Amino acid sequence: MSSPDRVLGPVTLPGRSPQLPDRIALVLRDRILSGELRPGTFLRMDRIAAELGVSHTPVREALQSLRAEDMVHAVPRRGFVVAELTRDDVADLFEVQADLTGTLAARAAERLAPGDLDRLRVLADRVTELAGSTREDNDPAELDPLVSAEHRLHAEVNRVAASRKLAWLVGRSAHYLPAHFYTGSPAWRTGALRSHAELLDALGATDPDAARSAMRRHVLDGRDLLLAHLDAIGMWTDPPT
Amino acid sequence: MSSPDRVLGPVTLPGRSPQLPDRIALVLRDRILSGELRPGTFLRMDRIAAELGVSHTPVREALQSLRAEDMVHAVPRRGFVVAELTRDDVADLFEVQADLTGTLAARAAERLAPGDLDRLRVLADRVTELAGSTREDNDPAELDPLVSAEHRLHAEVNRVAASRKLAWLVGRSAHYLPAHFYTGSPAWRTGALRSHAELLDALGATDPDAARSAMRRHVLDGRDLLLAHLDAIGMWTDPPT
DNA sequence: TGCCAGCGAATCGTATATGATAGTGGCTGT
DNA sequence: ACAGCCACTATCATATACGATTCGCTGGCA
Repeated sequence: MSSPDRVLGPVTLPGRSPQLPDRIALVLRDRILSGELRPGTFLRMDRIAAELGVSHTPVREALQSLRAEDMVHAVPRRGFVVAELTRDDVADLFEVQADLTGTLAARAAERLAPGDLDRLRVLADRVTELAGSTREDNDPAELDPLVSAEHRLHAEVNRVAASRKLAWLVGRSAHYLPAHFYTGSPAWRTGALRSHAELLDALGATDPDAARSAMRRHVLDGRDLLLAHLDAIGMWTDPPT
Repeated sequence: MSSPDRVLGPVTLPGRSPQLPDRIALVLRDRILSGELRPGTFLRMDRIAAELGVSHTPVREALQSLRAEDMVHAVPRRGFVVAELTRDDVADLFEVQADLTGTLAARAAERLAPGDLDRLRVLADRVTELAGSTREDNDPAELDPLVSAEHRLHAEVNRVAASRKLAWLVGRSAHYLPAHFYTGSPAWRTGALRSHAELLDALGATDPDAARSAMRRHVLDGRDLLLAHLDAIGMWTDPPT
């Protein structure tokens, strides 16, 4: 029995909600963005299915999702290959994301209704609180609340902005960030709290321009951190063979 | 035997290349964007599969693709619903697309290598030629060459721009145009030929700013036409019941 | 020695089968 | 008569099965 590749002890899939394909996609995204799966690597459905302890049907769907995100390419009758990803690509994605997110913030400032600001404050406070309980551990299960608090804050801004498709486009490019990367970084935390404060001030003052630039900076700070990280782990160096 | 719904004579799926799910997605996209399938409508996999004469597996994958494009939403154990789409949404998508495409054109101008311009001229001439052979018929099979010529021209610009992810983002929002809409419109044809000429001039002169604005205008012209069309067919009026 | 043909293994793409879950209508008891 | 419960149906989600295609290898021939 040729033991296929590695530890294939059933990898616990994150989350227990439905949508098995989504959870598989999450795993694969992380592996690609962590550099574990290099561009050009073929992703074999059978192996992934065996490793995760599922059938290949949901794996195929997960790969289709990743294809829609341009993280893998489909070669008809051959399977799926991890797509090229250059440093410039990442920079571009964040540039666009900064623009879009900035626009959303500006619109939120224009459309702010009574009560919206209170809701945003509550969410921002929650982020502050979780970020303050400084643990240096990297246990994803522990950091998850911070991730989702940050996510909820941005989601609320988007809701107020009432621009569904822009929010969707942001979401697309946002998949290119490893989920737990930011929250583990102390530098990100302090910067984020400052950006959030600026954003709320701008929204409170109904100042679209200020809201836009606060958001832009927030995203671009994240870009810088991520690029530095990817540089450090040698993401762009072609593996020897 | 309850005859399911309608004419279910096997709808001929466009194209005969592999990737059955893609072809199904194409059909569904057209139906959504043509207003045939209204927001809120539940898409039943079995019906679609039966109508198209395929099993429900590829249908499900097509629906997942549409979900990744935010054209439908997945309701966990309930299926897929056609997503809301407002006039502002469409306008936003084109605004973003204009920016992105403009940036791509500008970069193409900066990176233009010897020979690139010739290739672009050939492709543009091909578009002109096909657009000139004015037929007013709406037979999709006949218009296809013009669609794909236009597509190849833009693809070449993107290739020269060498910005993979930007091109990908453009592609995402571009799925929101009914494929055969433009080429059937005489107004679009004349405008497009003018825009193409301007673009090539700008590229030839290595003038990024001119290239950007030519492209922007090209896209925004398309937006205006599409919005006028969607207004005309009553896309935004909620159906009586 | 190098190249082409044919065979076999591996892998994808689609179809079919099975299990799980939510919605619906009828029945019963009060 | 009405409310609550139960069974039934429709539908999705995942697993399994099957056919089709591609790639790599081996063996023969120039």
